[in-house]
Amino acid sequence: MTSLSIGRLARATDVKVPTIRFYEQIGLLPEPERTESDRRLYGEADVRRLAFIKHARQLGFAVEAIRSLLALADDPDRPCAEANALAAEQLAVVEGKIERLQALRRELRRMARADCDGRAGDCRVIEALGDHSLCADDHDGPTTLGAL
Amino acid sequence: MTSLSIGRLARATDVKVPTIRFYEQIGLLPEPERTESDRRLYGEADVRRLAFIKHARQLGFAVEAIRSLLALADDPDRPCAEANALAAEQLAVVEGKIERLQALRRELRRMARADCDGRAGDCRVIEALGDHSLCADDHDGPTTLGAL
DNA sequence: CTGCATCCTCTAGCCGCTAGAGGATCAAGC
DNA sequence: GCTTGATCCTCTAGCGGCTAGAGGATGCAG
Repeated sequence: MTSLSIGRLARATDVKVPTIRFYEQIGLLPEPERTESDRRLYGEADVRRLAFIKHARQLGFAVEAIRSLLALADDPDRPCAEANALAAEQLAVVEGKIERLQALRRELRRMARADCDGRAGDCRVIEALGDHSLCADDHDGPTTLGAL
Repeated sequence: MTSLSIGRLARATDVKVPTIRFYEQIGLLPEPERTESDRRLYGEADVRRLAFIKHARQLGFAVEAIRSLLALADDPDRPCAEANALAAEQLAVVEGKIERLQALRRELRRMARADCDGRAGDCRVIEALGDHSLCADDHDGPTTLGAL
């Protein structure tokens, strides 16, 4: 049976070593076996589980949602309605983000189009930022715009 | 001359009180005057400055970018090329996010379309998460997908 | 046996806030 | 004048989802 060091698992899944340890810490990954010198040893199941986690994270699922999805995947007899609901919810979240970002894009394009090359005092960009009433779109909603 | 308490400023700009104090702490807002009993007192200029900050945050500008934009707004004789550059950069960031989110949406829609109603073991959603090779799109890139 | 890669644990930092403790002060009603 | 409740103050800690670094123990190749 194959067994991997944390570094090999990291390379196999393209997930960084500290991130793997972090996932273990928050309980997404089980505590692995250890060598005599306390090094973590992983198997095929861990590779699959970590790939699952990575994929779900790429799709924007929150850790708590992934926890639920993993619980479902671990217990194939449970009804999967919850998984569908989580996927639908995540889809709604993503669609909401897209809409908001498109409104921002319109606004930024308007600002960029009025590209000025003079002094900051006449700058359209700064003017537009200072006066929200110049905005065509309503890009309100949550102020939190994290990294993609 | 009008002067506002922090609470009134918060209501006037729709920015929460602790957030205003936070902006002061990180130097986006200047330290305001104080009453004898140490309460902050704001004026019209603060309302404008905070509205500027809020608007820029809504557009997704990072605090450091806002710092630069404020410096430009404060000194209208400086050339505004930097402001245009910041706006263009932010536009590129937003467009990148939109593209990535659209890829995620495609994938999530595919998952949601195959909506199953049986056991988790047969669930398309879970299967799709477990096997990235089922994905049509390449939604790779940065794993960090923050809140909108 | 040297030297470097990898591993371990632990703590602290990132961003942009948000929440709460524990206390002072203000404004309005009686 | 007194009480009550809203608002204010400072300070510290927490959120999510990692990431970075200290300081040390192993492992493996030449």
